[in-house]
Amino acid sequence: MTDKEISRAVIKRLPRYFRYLGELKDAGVEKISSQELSQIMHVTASQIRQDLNNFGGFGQQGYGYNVKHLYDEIGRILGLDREHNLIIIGGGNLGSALAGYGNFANRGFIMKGVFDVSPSLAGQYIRNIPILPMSALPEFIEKNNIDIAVIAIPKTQAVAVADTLVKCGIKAIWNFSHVDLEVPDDVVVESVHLSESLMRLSYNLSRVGFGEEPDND
Amino acid sequence: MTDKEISRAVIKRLPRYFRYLGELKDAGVEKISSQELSQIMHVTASQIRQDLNNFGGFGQQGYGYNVKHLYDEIGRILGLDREHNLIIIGGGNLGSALAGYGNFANRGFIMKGVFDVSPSLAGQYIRNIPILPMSALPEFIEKNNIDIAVIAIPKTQAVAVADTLVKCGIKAIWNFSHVDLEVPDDVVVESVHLSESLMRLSYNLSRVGFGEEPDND
DNA sequence: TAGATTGTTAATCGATTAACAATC
DNA sequence: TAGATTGTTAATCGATTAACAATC
Repeated sequence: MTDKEISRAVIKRLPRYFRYLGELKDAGVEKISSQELSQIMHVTASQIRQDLNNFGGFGQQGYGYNVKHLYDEIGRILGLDREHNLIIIGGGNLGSALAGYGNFANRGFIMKGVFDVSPSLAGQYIRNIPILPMSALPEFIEKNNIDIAVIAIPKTQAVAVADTLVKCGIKAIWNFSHVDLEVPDDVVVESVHLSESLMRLSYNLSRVGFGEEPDND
Repeated sequence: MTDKEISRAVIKRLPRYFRYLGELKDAGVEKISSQELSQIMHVTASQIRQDLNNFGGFGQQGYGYNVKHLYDEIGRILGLDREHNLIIIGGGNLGSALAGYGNFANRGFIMKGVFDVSPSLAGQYIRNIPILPMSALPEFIEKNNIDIAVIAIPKTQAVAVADTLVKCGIKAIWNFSHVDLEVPDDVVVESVHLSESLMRLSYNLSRVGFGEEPDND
């Protein structure tokens, strides 16, 4: 099955559906209509039905959607039905925070190793995760079946490291450095630009109270 | 001046313009045309001109844009022409990482204090930033002219803490917990949902190589 | 069956791109 | 002045919402 082109806007919303459905499931809710879900999530019922129908008919007329089933389906669509092995480049504050964050492991994202340019860190551990020297990178990626590399180093080094990662066969980069990485077509990059997020907050803060609802997200 | 309604899409792009203009400025570039900038940033020149014109005519026909001037103007629009005082709720891995991250201070975002429910942390410091007990929150916000509160605690506590923050007069929340906070109209929330970002990466990773360029960002 | 709610088509709205007159 | 490039209007494209026939 070659999926029809799914719009970026829809994909952006999928994880949020997944989160709400997970909460409903945990709360013991068995079925939900697009109307009910729309009220909880503050979106239109029409959008929910349109979004879900990109991937197939998960609902049933006159009934609604089975929460557990829909949750599982969206999880599958998001690739959460299998485990991903990750490495983190950068053993600083942010790298350590990401390495130690348990929620990722719950969803099948397994942190396998942290790599740092500083030799002084090598040999240490962050919550059972070994810190290794950059020289060990290529072999480690191959041996541990690494899917995703997290870049948590300053932008000055990020571009060169991304090139190295691509050469090592990495197909997905979760980028926390303040630079837009240029990679081949078959490599995926998802960037988290924290300072840009903070600037948007600053913008909205300075505008609020002038009759412009800031459209929180 | 009551600014005309600026679309959310435009605001989202502003920090990225700011980043590129900062780099051009640091590289000593004096002027740039929308055409040149469009090639560097991989967007259309038309979009750049449309976006900038939401805020006024920053360019000059036949010449282009003065880099330094445009950088300053966008900085002003984003509210970066003044300092913001921040507190962080949560002294865990992520809270500590954000507290210790120097780049925010460079842009005028000053971390004033970290608050944690665990009394054992109180009295300690993260890079000169004191860790304080939650009981000290209301007075600290008032005395230190706090603008922005960062929520870096699990979602189970986040909702209650957000309510407390609002009661203390906080007008901007940078939310890292996995929950959508409901706040009054005059309070701004910017959420960084890390696990949703990672799920999008996972989605794109599982789709790549099927002829669908993953539209990196 | 009657009522409810989906899946899906059509209408609307908004955002992006193209085009070009204004002007430096 | 001639050339370049903006500011801005008009055209296109895509995404959201509304409507309703299909169907459980």
